[in-house]
Amino acid sequence: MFCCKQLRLYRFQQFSTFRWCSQVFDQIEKESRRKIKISLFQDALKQAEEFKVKEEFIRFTLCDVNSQSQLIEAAVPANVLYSAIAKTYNLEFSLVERLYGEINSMNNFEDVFNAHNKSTSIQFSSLFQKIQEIFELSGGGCEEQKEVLVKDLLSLCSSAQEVKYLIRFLKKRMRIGLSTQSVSSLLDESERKRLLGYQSGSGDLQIGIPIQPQLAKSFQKENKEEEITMEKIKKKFLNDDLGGCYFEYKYDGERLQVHYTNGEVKLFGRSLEEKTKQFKELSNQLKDYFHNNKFDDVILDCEMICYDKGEILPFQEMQNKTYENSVYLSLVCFDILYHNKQILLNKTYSQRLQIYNSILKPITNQRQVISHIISHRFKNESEMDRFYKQALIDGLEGIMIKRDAVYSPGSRNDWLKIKKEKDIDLVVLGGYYGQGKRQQWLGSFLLGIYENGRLHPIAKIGTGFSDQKLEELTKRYMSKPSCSCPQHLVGFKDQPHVWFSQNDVWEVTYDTVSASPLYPAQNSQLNTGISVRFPRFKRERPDKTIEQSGPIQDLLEEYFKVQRKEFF
DNA sequence: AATGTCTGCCCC
DNA sequence: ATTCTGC
DNA sequence: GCAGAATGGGCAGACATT
Repeated sequence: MFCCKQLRLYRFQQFSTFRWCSQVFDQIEKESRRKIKISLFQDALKQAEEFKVKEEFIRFTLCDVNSQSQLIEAAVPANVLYSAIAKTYNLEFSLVERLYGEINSMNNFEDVFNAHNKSTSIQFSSLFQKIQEIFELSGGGCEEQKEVLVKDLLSLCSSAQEVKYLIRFLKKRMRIGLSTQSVSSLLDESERKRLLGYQSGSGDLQIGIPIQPQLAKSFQKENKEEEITMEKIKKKFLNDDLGGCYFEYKYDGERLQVHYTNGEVKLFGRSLEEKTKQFKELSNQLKDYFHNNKFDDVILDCEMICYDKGEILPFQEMQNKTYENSVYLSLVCFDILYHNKQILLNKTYSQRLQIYNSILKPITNQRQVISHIISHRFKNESEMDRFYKQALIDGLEGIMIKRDAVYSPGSRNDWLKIKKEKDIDLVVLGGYYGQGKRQQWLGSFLLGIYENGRLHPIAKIGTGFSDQKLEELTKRYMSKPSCSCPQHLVGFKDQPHVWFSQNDVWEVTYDTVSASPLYPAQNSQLNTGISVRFPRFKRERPDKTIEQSGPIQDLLEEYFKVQRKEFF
């Protein structure tokens, strides 16, 4: 008996410390096989449960404190974190900043840390409690207080490894190759609701708790000249089985999941955040609508758009109007997950379509609080092709093609989105150090465009590179002498870490042109700068000179066309 | 009170 | 949002 | 195909600074 008690006590000390937690993370991070990662986490979860820190352990893994009061800024601001690190270990702020608080990349951090070595590690539960205290701070002067508390936390760490994972937590990037999907798969439905805030959709359904929205994958062109043809779509996505598919317009708004029961409405965003209060006016209008139309209970999947005088506003303008005046906000419903006490997730799309069509009016160019999207059953390829071209003429983002399948929360497999992509040649001006797996490379670049004899910043770019390409580009530009900031860009707000002395031309793909408060490229016709939405690297263009970039007139013209509602 | 800077399971 | 990567 | 982890523009809101 006595032995048993001793053993339990011993295990308690071993398992509930922060040292235990950081060792688990280290093990999971080093393991590349996802199955093994998950089983390692599962074992740790059992231990955490035994020592009553399961919830804290999960929240720590997902970098989520869930401090009930939704009002607070969740993260410790980067500069507060860096300052706390610098002061605790007597390092230069600029060094910490330069390495983005990644102690992995600090030379000899072990040596630096040795002075702080401790034999005993803090209990995981008390560490988590201290973290919560930090996250509950808000209001004037809270950043100073946060810094003090972060310094305390750092000094409580007993090993460099603990420091590493504490910093990652505070930066909200644990990056051990295991995140919400894997954690979710190990939880039961009630834990999922409580800890992750959503339900899986399997089994019972509770109205008022969001379901992961189904997503779409995008059709990607293989080269610039390639035309998007329905033939190719068939080959890539639908696998010769177009017959049962539906296609519809893709509206460029904001995803909203609507829940209605017992006379109350709740709204959820794409990331499952509750939006009811944010769109209060709309919520009230919906409540009246459902009440007046004798709805009992329902869950709808919608796109929120914004009308002005019978016209749908572009995305950027919708964002501007969203908070100050929701009078024009409107929902386009494109799916139904629950109706009249019936779960509809396992019905096929054609069945769900029939239901939402029967209870809502179709979308028109007059504003209605909520209306249903017009969905077309596939007849032939040329009809779908015409529909896609018409979508662009009508100023929409593109089209969606949907298999006649059940609703699969989180899946991207059954819906395909087709949008118009554009390409432009831009000039690389400088680079920014990367983070995480890119910490030894440049992780993104500043791009410019030639205008009036000078290069003006117009966008940053950080995706579209293979690892190999990024390494090659980093070596190339870092091995050349960097230059100082060009005279005319001294006031630019987002200075690159390295200005390049050699400016090459890159081909960049983007979706649309946007008005920009940050990027100065413009001309006299416009009192704002412009940039591009969704920029991605396509290839280098060594055959082009900087004068051949752009031209910016093309982008401006595209912007003005959208303003004038002239599409193609 | 006005302006500047930074952040977000933000929205896309 | 887009894209790449290892499994 | 999935899940994870890099990265984009730009908005409102929260804080700090002046």
